[in-house]
Amino acid sequence: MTKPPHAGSEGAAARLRSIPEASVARLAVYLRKLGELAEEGADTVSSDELAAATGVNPAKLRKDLSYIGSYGIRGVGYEVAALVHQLERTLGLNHRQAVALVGIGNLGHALAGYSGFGGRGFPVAALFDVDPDLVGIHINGILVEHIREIPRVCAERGVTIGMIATPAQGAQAVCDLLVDAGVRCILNFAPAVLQVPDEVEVRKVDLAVELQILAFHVARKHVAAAEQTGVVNGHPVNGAGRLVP
Amino acid sequence: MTKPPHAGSEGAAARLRSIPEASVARLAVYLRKLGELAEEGADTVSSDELAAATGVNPAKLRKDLSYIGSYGIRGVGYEVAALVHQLERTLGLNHRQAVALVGIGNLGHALAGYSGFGGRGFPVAALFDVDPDLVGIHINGILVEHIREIPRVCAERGVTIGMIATPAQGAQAVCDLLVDAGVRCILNFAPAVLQVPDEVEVRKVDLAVELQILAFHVARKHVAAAEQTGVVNGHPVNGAGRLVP
DNA sequence: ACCTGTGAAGATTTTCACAGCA
DNA sequence: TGCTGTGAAAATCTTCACAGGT
Repeated sequence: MTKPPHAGSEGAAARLRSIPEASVARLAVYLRKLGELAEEGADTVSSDELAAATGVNPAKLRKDLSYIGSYGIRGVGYEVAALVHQLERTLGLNHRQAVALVGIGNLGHALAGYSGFGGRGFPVAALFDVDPDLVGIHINGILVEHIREIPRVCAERGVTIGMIATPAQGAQAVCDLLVDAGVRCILNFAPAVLQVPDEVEVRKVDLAVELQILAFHVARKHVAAAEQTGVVNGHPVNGAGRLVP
Repeated sequence: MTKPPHAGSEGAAARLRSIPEASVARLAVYLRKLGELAEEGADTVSSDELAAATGVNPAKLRKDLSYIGSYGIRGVGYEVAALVHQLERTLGLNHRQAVALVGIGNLGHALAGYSGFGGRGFPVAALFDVDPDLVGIHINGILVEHIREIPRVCAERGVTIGMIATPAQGAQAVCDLLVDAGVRCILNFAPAVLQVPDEVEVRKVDLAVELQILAFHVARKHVAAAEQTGVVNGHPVNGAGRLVP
């Protein structure tokens, strides 16, 4: 058994060390499906079943799971409850991760009320904005505070994850406040590139970019379809999809 | 000059054909920054400048741009206006892309009112839900209609992109309705894996998964920090980051 | 007989490094 | 000289295919 990127043999560090980034993203998806399977009373699941349910290649799934250890049973599959437990440990979900949300605009308001977070072990522990009309109100029972309170509040409530849902121009300043407050992981919804020290992890969710990627595919499909009909936007095309001069 | 994956030489199809998926995602990011630079009155920008502003390696940026053609000037950089134009063409932003949004819950409501879409060439042209309390109301001047109207409304308004923000259990049915209505590109916010025909493109935005990925990194940083101090959660660790037995 | 775990091959993406043009 | 465009190398990720348990 040659553990791939792992240097250590077992224990917390072996699980946490060098799991490919692409695999980590999928582990979270497997975990959700396994939760559903557990509710339905399934005891075991095979890699083929779980792969089909999550839209992943079965070999890829097995390799992903192999990074966290060998918890499968050959000839049978994976024990659902045990695998859920291991995935939760690996993803750090056995610790509570308090989240601070900065920017209570349109999107921020929705995020503050999104039940998918608290129910999944990510309680929104603090809300911040600069707008005097917002500071002081409660959303879902949580007080909106001024961003100048970020250092104190984040320290008091043990915030480990920050979410930024401000307009682009305020995002960097908010990010700096969070980093100064000791937050090392940030989910950024603002359409801005954040500068952070090496030890801080930023993930970006950019809705406009997602739509533009889809728009590209709309255009591509349009040309692909045209290759069947021989016409793009009223212009004839040849078999290679080129506009005929 | 050996055009990499391209088979054709120039024209619409050459731009649209086989740009690596990873590059397409970044093109949208470059485009936004270029828009800002244009507003600031910049005429040209070098790959190093644009790369720094978007957090990308300069060589990668140049390769990305090379997929859409050679619009740079050696020794100078890229003409901002021309590059914006080419990127918009490539990403299909010269056509209007009407968006239908299904599921007007917490998140859906925020998406319906998100100004980042309409302002970027993605007008929300239709809203749908099943809740009788929602059907009939207007959000930002757009009527919420029952999902049974999806086929008629999407056809009438030329919807090319669908966004699904329903609970998980309703997502597949909504997806099927959209696909039947001719929608070929879908942005899925529901925590469910959608089954679609090959010709339909689905992108998934999963907020809970994003947080779980960050949680993994919180845990990893925690161990990394412990290797400095020699302690994890009060347990001593050795130099390899393993818990000492 | 069945299904996991994983070497090895293949595909894709990133990065380097430099030729070549303005 | 300065910066683009791009082969080639390196790194990463995916898929195949089968050895090896149960």
